[in-house]
Amino acid sequence: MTSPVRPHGLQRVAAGGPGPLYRQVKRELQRVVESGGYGPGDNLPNESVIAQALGVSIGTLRKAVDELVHEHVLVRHQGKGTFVALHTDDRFLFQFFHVEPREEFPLEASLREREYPQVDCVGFARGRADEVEAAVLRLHPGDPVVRIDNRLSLGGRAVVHDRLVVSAHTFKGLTEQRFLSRPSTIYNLYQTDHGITVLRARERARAVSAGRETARILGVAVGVPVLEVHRVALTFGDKPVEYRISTINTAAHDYVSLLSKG
Amino acid sequence: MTSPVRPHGLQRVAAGGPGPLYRQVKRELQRVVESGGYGPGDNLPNESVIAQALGVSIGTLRKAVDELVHEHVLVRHQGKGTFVALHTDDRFLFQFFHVEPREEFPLEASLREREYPQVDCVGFARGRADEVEAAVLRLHPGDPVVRIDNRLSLGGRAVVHDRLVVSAHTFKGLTEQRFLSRPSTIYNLYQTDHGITVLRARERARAVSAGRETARILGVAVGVPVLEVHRVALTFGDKPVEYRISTINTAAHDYVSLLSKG
DNA sequence: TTCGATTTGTTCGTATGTATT
DNA sequence: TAATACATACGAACAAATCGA
Repeated sequence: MTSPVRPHGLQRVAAGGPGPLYRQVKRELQRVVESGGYGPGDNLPNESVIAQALGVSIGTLRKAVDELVHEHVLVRHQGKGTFVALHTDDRFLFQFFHVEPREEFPLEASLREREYPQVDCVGFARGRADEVEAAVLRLHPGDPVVRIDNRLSLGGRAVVHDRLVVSAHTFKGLTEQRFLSRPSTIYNLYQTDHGITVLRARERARAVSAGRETARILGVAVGVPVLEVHRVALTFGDKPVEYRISTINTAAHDYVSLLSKG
Repeated sequence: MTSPVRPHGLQRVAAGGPGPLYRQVKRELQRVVESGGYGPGDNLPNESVIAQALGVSIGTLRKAVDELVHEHVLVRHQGKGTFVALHTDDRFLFQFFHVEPREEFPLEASLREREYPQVDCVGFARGRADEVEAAVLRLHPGDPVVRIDNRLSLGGRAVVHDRLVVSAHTFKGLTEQRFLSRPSTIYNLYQTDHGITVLRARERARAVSAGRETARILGVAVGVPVLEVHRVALTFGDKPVEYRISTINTAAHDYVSLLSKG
């Protein structure tokens, strides 16, 4: 008669808590994932075990998991189990990369094969956050940051200049060597090496004239109109983890997005 | 012993159809809405009536409705009923309008109060589709179209020049008078006057130099970098219904988007 | 290859809670 | 207050996918 062990710190949810029961279950699951009880790629216990550990019915648990699957926090595979999402598949590779060659007829954009960009690191430096960077990343001015400059090429031509800024504290151990030898995408590196899962991003775009630095990196003339995209990548709780300024040569490429579902 | 009337042509779904039962239910509901059996704003029969008419359990019906709610095709209100979505609320007013004043610290974008743009129609003309317009709207070159030019102002300053192109056939009866006297948004006019519900939009953005026409309308110098956004608005089945080219003066405003959930 | 155990996916039904009219 | 309609919660039974013996 041993009382069953609660897998990885799953806490039984109270009946009279705030909001519907399935929301509490969702929060509890999210808490366990965020706190590292289960990391990216881990297989969660099966549904009946979780439901029992939390003291809810399996239907209630499923409703909570449904929402987390929708938010890409969890992934379910019939016959295999439920897993903490790993952002390595193609769907995620391009989730935050939306530059495509220009087309004569702008409709069939999503039908074409998307090209993988070639990424060349052209700068890796440690420094201290300025006012804007600190505000964006919720740091204090002067806090240590890492700044990384990348040139992205499509079809052999430089199209994008990325300037990444991250907190050196959050990304402890991030070296140029580690960065250059990453096996997959940058966001995947964040996840595997630093336990940071990027769930969403907020962007602001504007048209500007290319400055000298940009002109040099992208191989365009100074003053040419280029697209500047300021992106803040967010993890759980909308916590900002990366500030990225992308400068895009839109002479032959477009910045693409699909709007839907509020 | 009268056999119960099937509300507005709801067809009983077959048991052995393709895919899960709730998908068939979803398709059937979508069919009825698209075919006009229930128009925007209409109250559907209650869940048990629909479930019975379709010959499925109420849980299966709810799962189908869940997805349609998520896609903004239907809206549920506890205690009131389930309705065909009307795109009049604030959430939709701005769903496809993403220009905001520039901020010093780009993080807290979504927290601020969003401003309603002032829309001035500066052109309304009938014509014939060119090759690009025809390809985008899935028409034939030469088919009749309506082209509308609008100037959008924020804080009293012209910020956006919109060029809209729609099929004159799809939007039969669209006159300058009707367009100018619309009570709400343009997409709401499409819905109420022409039964067209815009569900999604596809966009491509690029930086260009302002031409004479743009410079005149936006009050900027010729050659200034401006943001050009090509948008295709889509209805059911990803059918294109509007082609819009927005030219945005990003000197003091940004084009904003939030990326997430694949 | 086959079979069985495991795990999620689907469908059903019922009871109760909550918002609206 | 009563009736109506959606929301939540529970649980059972079977289907389908996966994996290893």
